[in-house]
Amino acid sequence: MTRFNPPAAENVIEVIRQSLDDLRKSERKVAETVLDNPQHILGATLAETATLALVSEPTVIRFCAAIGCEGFQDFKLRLARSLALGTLPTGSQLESEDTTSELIGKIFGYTISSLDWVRNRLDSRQVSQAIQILSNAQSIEFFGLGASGVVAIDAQQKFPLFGVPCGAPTDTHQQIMTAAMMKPGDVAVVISNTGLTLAMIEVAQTARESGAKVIAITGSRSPILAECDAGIIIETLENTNIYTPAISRIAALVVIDILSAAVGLRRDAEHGEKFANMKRLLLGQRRRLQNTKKM
Amino acid sequence: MTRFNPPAAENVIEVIRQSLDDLRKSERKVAETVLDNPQHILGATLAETATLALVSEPTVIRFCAAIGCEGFQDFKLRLARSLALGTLPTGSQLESEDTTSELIGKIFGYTISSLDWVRNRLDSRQVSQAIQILSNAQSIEFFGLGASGVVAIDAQQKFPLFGVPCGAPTDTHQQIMTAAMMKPGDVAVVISNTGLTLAMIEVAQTARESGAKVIAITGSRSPILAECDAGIIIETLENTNIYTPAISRIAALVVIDILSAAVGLRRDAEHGEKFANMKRLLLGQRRRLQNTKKM
DNA sequence: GTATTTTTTGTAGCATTACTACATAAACAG
DNA sequence: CTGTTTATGTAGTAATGCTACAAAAAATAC
Repeated sequence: MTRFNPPAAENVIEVIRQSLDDLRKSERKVAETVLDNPQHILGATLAETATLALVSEPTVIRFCAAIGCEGFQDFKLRLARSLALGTLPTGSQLESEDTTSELIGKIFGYTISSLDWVRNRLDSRQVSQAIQILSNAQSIEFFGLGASGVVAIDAQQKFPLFGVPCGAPTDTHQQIMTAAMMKPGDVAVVISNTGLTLAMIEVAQTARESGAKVIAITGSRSPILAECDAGIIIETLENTNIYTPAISRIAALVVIDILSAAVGLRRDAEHGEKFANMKRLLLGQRRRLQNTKKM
Repeated sequence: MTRFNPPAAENVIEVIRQSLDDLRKSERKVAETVLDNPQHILGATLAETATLALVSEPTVIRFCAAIGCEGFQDFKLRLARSLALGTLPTGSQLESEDTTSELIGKIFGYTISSLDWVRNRLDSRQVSQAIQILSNAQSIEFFGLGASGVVAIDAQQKFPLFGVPCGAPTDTHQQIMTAAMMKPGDVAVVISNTGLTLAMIEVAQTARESGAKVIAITGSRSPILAECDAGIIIETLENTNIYTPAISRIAALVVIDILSAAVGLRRDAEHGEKFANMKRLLLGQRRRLQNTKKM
């Protein structure tokens, strides 16, 4: 049999969506039925699913095999796992009568689901490109305002650990000045969720004119990308509720974690000893503090 | 039948842990078998599970009913959902040979799992207490250094949206001065992951002596709690790998989201119109920007 | 355009599986 | 120690998921 390669990745729903074209006609009917209401399929049996998709039972089983599952049971288990993360719309609306426990559950749940959503939509090529540029940077400047400014400061605290001097000027004046003073070999990371903020677009342009490479971290395919050598788009689903926390800054922090970890791993060979050393120093200090406490 | 109330909450594993005492002897054997290796039970059948737990099949079914599941199948589905979040140890170790996609998957996965872990360990009473205090605050000051400083700045940007004037001094000098100038009715939120940092303990003491209420956000049952009126403990599991991103700051941000949302909801009645207004203004500004771009 | 092969889908039957009614064993109260 | 209640296991049943085989549809060759 010369069928396509079964994916068998973690998120079944994503897998189904991607392999939709490679499926046979009847199998696709099953796929569409599943995507239409995955929650309902979870409670359904093989026979019920077949009836719903207007196909025979073996077709459903073949569908399961085609998307890399062992059988219908295995498929349902994987589906349950996917749905555990991807059930954002249900009950994430905050109500003023909510108890604290409910609030905790909802906001954590919403954050977790949203991060999963972002993960599935993050373009690894864009990230690779950014890593490539950052790995060769002599120094890095992070730019952001408001919530994005917080992300910039966080990044500025992380990257020096991996041997790259960093800055994160906070006000627009400092930012433009810093951007203007950059040199070839430097890298500017411009963070703007909207990607529309004029001040940030100007910073990107200025840094580029100074000879620095520019990386954008933004929330959509926005104008700022035109001024950059690499762009990471963090797609988040916005909730209309005013109290719903902005997920974008948390997602951006995770992306910063990814970038810094990748750059760190790349520089490992050169700087490995330094890390280990620093780690040892940190540990030593903590132990000393603890001992002091115990006495 | 006068059995205890079936919980039927979202995370089965937590439910099992909690109802361990209410279970019959044989049922507890099943519970322990499941907790011992939940991953393995997922792939097992009812008969296999019974054999593993050294009980009969109906006992396993009764166990499922006792923890609020419809049957064994339903139980497995719920288990799959729980495990989707709680599988942190597997493969989260970063390797220098990892591709970018793998890196993205691992770090997002690790972050998501960790947030779930934190959620399950967060004490809602502590959070309620903090909300109570914050709701009555005339003004709020957030204190933190390093990564916790980033959280403080983030909080300082969120809370004013709900009608409370805020500050977040960044260096130790400013911090002590601000703390010393606080008055009764003010609230100081001291953020310190270790809870050992001397500068932060001093800030807490100073603020309290000035008559302000003090809330601590910290990573463990640490000394700083002694100086506070309320303490939120954010328990995170630390990974030894040096490149593993610090989850604590992200968890702290989510807690800030919860606090600000709760305070916002509480103040809703008074300030509701203001929010709606601000939201409208923001939207208007964005639209104008987009239109400008399109022309 | 027909015949032949290949691919796709459905039918019927089988082995397992989850579940239930009943019986036995254990724990408890008087 | 006896009667009652509770807990656990045995045996049987209905239904579920799966497989071997056959029919139908599509593709290819002539």
